[in-house]
Amino acid sequence: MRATIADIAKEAGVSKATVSRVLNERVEGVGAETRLRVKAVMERLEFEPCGVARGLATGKSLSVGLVVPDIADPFFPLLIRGIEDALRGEGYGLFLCDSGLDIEKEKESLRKLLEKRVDGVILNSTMSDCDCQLDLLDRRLVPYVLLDRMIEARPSAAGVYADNRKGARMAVEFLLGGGARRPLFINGPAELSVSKLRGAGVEEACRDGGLDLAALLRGEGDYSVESGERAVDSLLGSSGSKQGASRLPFDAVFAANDRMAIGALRALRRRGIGVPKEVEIVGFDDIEAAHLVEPPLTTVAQPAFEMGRESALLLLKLIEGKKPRKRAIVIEPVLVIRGTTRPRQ
Amino acid sequence: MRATIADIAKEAGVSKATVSRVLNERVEGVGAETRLRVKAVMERLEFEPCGVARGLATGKSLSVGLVVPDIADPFFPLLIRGIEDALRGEGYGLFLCDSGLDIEKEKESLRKLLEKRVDGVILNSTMSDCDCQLDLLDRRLVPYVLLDRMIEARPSAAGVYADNRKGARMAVEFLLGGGARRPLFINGPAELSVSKLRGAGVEEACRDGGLDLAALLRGEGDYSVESGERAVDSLLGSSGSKQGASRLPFDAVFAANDRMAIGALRALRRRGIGVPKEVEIVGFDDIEAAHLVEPPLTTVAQPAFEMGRESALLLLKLIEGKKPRKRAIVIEPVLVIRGTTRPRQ
DNA sequence: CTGTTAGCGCATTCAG
DNA sequence: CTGAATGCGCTAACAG
Repeated sequence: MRATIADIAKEAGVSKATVSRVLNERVEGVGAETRLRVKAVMERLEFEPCGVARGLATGKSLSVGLVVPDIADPFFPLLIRGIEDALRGEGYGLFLCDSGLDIEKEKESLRKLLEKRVDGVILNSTMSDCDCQLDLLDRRLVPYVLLDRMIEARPSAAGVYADNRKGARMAVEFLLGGGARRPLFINGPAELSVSKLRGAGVEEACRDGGLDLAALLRGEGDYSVESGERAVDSLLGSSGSKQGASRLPFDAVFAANDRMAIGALRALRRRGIGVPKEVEIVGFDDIEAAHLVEPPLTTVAQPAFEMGRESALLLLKLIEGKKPRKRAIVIEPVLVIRGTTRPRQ
Repeated sequence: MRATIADIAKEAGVSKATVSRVLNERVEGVGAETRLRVKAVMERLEFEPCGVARGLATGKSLSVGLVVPDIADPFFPLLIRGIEDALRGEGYGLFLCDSGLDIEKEKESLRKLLEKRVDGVILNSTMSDCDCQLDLLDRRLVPYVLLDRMIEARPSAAGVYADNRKGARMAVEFLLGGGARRPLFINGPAELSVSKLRGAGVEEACRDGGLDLAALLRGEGDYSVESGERAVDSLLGSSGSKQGASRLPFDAVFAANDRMAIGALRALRRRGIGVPKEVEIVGFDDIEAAHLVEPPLTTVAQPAFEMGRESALLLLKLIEGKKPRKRAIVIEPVLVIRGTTRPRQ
């Protein structure tokens, strides 16, 4: 059987309390020689403290929960690495839940995390226009931080986001700066906060660029490559044939993530439409595949690792009961210019 | 404060034992009317059982640990989805650790999981030629299953693997069948079991194909796109210029994963070498990017979701103390033919 | 500096 | 069918 502090105590001829003290590295309260003896016994008996028992006694589990909509989306793994990076140093463990883009599963995941008594939760919610998920957390007074997507009904919730409005704005400004007059904007699911913010950024850029907003072409996808392809197909007709370039209803595409942008790229190339010659494309995220496609994708890079890391650091502060200076951290995206846009000047 | 079974008991006018019985859905041992009353109180007080306390009392935490080498590698997220899928139904939670390709971090992760008292571990180890990780697990008698990579010193350990030898064989046979005579094999890190098995498969296919093994070109990478690129660059000289096709030292490339295959593809195209016209390429894994590159990558597909799922199901059996029929599950890979190889017949 | 005494929230005998 | 008692492994006052 695994050794317990009782075993250690008996073997070392001290009380459990003393063992507990050396276990927790309490500087005061135990003599140097005793400490050494206890440590030796621990070593010999291969003692390994029981996190469960500690959790029950202290009321903290040293673990946090993370809920993401779809871990297969290449944007998320980097977030996770950032989170892990910040957590590892503090000795926290990470409970991972994938909600599969389903708000019911998301709530179920949160309930499970609550039962596990995680000390806090990082939530990348699949739904921005409902706060029923947060009700669960609030009711239990469990600290949480939103990641990547906000919950509109809770503007004051702690969170870490990219500046989506600005990122979208940068993308479209760049396209207009290259001469585009009829951009197509393929947004993500309308309910998501990121979609609304990116939409706002797009409109801003159009207005500033002197474009008629009513004429702005719009499509919507679900962040998959296929949905990006469909968005273009539905505009050009499903025939694979090329139309005269002058007949194209758009001369540039901005997609709300790289996968859809790549889908658009594929649909265009399938028709023999030149990218970036006839149509320029800009994506969002900067996933690995972005520089692997041909031509490599110009995109608005989100610093995913950093976002994950910041969210974990923020959560740890909340767990410790500190009031962080900023409950909302906004991270600046960066436009990465590659091959789906023409060289400027 | 959160309600405990003591609160429920008092409120319902019963004992804690009775509350515990209804909580655990014990059919016998509690009257229908009492049960209803207790349930009503639980509802009203928003009772939520404490997993930590239950864990301490029962000795099981209803959670399993997973250690992967690098969650940013697109092969792993699908494994995780499979694992989650199998676990969710059984009410288990998943502790995730990323070892960052570092065996020391891997061991540290395992220790952390042991402290958390996970009921079992799924290990995708970063090192096949050492079993020090498993010593940790064995010493504590914690059930575990290896995933994707075996540990050579423990041939009888439970595990779920793709048939790597066969997959590699299929790939090379296909290349030779297309007329290749001077294949280049870019393997992964030499220490990994998967590398050795794939190497064996490659050699088998070469032998059967009447090729001189000594003439087989070999490269080694670390599974990154860049390392695949380097492998080709070092063979062709770092100059970006094209050599005469007849001067190429190889006429086909088989890479041990898709990312390196894509790297090779890039290096080739950068030189203006035709793929698949002058050189054919086959990868391994079938990650999403495989069908996004140009031309789309022919590859040996590993059913990652299924592998993850099977590993979790196997682990659950071990946790329940059952002796599963097969402690090692081998899953068949499938050759997916796309554009980096020429049409056959 | 060290030991004693109580819990933490729940499951599990064993009685009744 | 139900309740009282005990313990899981550890921490945390409180005394010496």
